[in-house]
Amino acid sequence: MSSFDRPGDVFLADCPARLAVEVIADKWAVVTVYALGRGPRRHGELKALIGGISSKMLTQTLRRLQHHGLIQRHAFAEVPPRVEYSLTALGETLLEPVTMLSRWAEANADAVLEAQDRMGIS
Amino acid sequence: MSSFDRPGDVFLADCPARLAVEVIADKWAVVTVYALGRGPRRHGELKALIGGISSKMLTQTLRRLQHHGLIQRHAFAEVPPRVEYSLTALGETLLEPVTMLSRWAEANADAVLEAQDRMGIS
DNA sequence: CGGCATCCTAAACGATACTG
DNA sequence: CAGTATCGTTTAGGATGCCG
Repeated sequence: MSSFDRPGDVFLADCPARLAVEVIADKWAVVTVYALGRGPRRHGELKALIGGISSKMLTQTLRRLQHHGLIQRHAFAEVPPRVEYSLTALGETLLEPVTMLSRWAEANADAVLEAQDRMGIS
Repeated sequence: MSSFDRPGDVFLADCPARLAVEVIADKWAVVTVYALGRGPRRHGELKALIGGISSKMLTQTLRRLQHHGLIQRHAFAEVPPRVEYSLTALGETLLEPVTMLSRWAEANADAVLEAQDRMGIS
């Protein structure tokens, strides 16, 4: 089914792709996947790395990503406890488009900012 | 500044790219940009095309995208009134990563669904 | 037809405190 | 350290109705 360049609908209407959109249309989910792109990270590391996210949101995001099969949780039976998160094979595939997005963001952040104060602020 | 492959931070912390993330980390914004990818569309057309979105949300999303410089609004002085929306040059550049995302979604939607009922539902 | 205004409900999110 | 639980505030978002 490669109908994604015809006037039909992909990611529009109720196709299964729409569900996957819900995965990535989440600020923290995207950054988290991106942050895990360079290897396994612990809860605290992610929190520091991402910046601005609360423990609660991070855990919630991690659970959701795990639930979607994008990341793995690995808890070590140690004292003090250590828990590491890493991308699954599926999660790795998401890394590509997300990286493209980050490149876009990097390249066009100033253009967006410029557009913003050309319009809105008044 | 192409530091996006070093352990530093892109899209992490408070870099300008983070702002651009806010643009795309919006369910309706992404689909709307995608829907406008094939050419100018009217409010009603978009509403029907996207499916599941309310008039209010659509207008709100369009305003936000316009405010970010991604789309243009063109109102014709006719009766009954006609308003068309189209991507700006900046908006067109976003189309690429968004299309990649849609391809990913298409390709991996079932994998996500599978992961979901392998875990969560119990 | 496009879209703003209003109301109202549900969900997101942050802060804090507490457990293994 | 990792995580849960609870609370309170903010925001998202649907429904309806009115105006250009």
